[in-house]
Amino acid sequence: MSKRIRIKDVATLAGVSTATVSRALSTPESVGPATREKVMEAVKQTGYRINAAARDLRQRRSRSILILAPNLSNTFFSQIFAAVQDEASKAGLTVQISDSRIEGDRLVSLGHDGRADGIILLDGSLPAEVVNGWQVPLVQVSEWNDAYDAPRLGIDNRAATQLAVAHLLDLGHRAIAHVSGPAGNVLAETRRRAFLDAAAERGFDPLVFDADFTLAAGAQAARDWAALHTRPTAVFCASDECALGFMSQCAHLGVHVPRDVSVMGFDDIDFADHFVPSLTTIHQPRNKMGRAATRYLIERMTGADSAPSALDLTDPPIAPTLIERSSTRAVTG
Amino acid sequence: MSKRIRIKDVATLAGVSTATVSRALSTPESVGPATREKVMEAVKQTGYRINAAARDLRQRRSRSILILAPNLSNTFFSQIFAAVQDEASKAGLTVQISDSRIEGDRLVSLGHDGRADGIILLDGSLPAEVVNGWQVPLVQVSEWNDAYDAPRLGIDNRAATQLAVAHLLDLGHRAIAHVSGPAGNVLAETRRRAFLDAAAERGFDPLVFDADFTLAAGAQAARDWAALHTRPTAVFCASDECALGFMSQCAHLGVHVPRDVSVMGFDDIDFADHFVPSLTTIHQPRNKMGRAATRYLIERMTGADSAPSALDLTDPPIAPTLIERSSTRAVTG
DNA sequence: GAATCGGATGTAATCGATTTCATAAGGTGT
DNA sequence: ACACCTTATGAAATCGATTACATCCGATTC
Repeated sequence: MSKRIRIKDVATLAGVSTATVSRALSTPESVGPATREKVMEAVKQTGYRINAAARDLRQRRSRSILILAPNLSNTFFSQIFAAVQDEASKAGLTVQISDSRIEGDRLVSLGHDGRADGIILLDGSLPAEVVNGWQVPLVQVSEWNDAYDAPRLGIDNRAATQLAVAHLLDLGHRAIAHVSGPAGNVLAETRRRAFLDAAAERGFDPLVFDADFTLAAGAQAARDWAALHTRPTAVFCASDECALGFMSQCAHLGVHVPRDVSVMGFDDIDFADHFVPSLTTIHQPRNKMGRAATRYLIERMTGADSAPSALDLTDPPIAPTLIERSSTRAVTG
Repeated sequence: MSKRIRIKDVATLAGVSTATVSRALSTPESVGPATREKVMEAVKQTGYRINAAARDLRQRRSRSILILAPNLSNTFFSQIFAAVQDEASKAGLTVQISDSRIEGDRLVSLGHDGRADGIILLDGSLPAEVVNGWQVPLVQVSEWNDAYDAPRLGIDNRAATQLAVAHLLDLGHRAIAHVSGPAGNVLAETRRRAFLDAAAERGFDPLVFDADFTLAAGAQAARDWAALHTRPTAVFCASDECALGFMSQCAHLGVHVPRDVSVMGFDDIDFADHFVPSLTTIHQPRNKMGRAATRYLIERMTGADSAPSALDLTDPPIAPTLIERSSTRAVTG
């Protein structure tokens, strides 16, 4: 087995000093053409790779950013991962993804141990003292927490909810239910509150089913809904997964969507367009969000700390769009 | 802004040497109780966190494992991520997830730069010379490549395909189509080949639609299928996503599943059970696979290199299971 | 009471790169 | 031909931890 190759080995083989090898690799223009050639040849021959730990230590940075998400198996996040990865790669950065629901002490370390130069946070439910204690640039995406001292990027959930409600009202629905996300989740709370406020303002009859964002919870909500004496004619779910679970259960119960009930989701995940019936929902531009967050973070990481950001994330949040598909329809009769 | 705290600062505050601080943190039993107390107090006061780069450098290991997947936004992988994360956490390891479709040179570095002590590879299409050049323990999950010098963990795709075909034959189908995965993918090729072999052996009429594993490709296959003069009465798709796309398109075309056509998938993703109709498919125990791979890797990372593994991954692959749901039914007439 | 042992702690080497600073070589202007 | 500048390179310090080795001290043994 070949032992690990160090920069010294390359230097010896090329007949130069380690300083020169280092320069040939990181700033090729600063060494003579002949020397550069020799070094490159030696690198190729030995198969040398820079030891990241050593470089990170000396440079006090890691050239990598960390994504923290509460649930790695959630469909919603994966596209953001991909967008971030793509954008970061362009800037020569490595991306690490990690579960944010890890043991406290380990979580604290993440922002201190020098393994990441910046963090994209997709979880609004971490302890604020931990998050604010992190010593690296930070940006919140989708979920947020006002106690965090970090900019945020995401759609306007209140406006989105109003959009959804308006759509259902326009279709003539007057009794509308909301299948809520998990208590304590900022997205869920915001959407629920906006829903109830809209009911008050627009004068319709609200009803809320407590659930979380999952398929199973949506299915349960459908059973609860079906058991009602007078069923609301429309249901606005806090997530697409939940809405799909709801519709799935409806099929089992012999309830037709959208004839018997109109169903709306939130997120516009890939499956929304391919379900039967396809799901009317609120679109979240996850790709755009991921990219913008990454660019912002990179700017904060590399640029002078004082330089005002070209991307002002304190701007009003991204305007949501409603995608009308076939799971909603006008009330008949 | 408080500057970064180094071990030296803690040592000074506690009135001991850096060696003692280091020992108090990593092997508490090796320092006196009084000293330990002082050190812990100083750590708490300063908010000190070990610098990972420095430690990794000195110890020549990173206490972290890397997952490489070809597509971060793929539903199939996410549950494996979660399982690995969970299992690795128990062992005190950090998990990094990265896209395997990155620029070549960066890919080469992954196994050399000391950032990860082990790799879980979910991509069988990387250059063998790169993969085999990596200097860390490696395990393949789900996808594999015979040219890689690494053990593999996954279901028996050939047996799974035979299972699927047998199920459809049992239901009386005699003209069966296969919607294949992308060319070059080892899973796709294996399933396709097993399908064709089964057709030859069992004597039915095979037909193959070229696709990839996506929803969109499944939908396209459905259109192609519908355009046929004589339509196969059953369709075996190489992935669940693809099967769902197929069924979705069927609904648009006014084709009823399973009355007009039986559809099978592969993977048993969460949505399979909640689609309408729910999807008959091959179950892959992703959680179990992720955990087993992680345990194996940890063993190889920590144990003496020579010690024979308790988990023998060279064993025959995991036996697949068929989950019968409502997208398949006996041919009528 | 001397010899020996073991536990707690400190000193300094070490991991493998980058980077500062010094120096040598070569080119330019007067 | 001399002073001066530029460019290419090397020697050595540095990043911040861990750890091999040395040392000190009190306890145990004979």
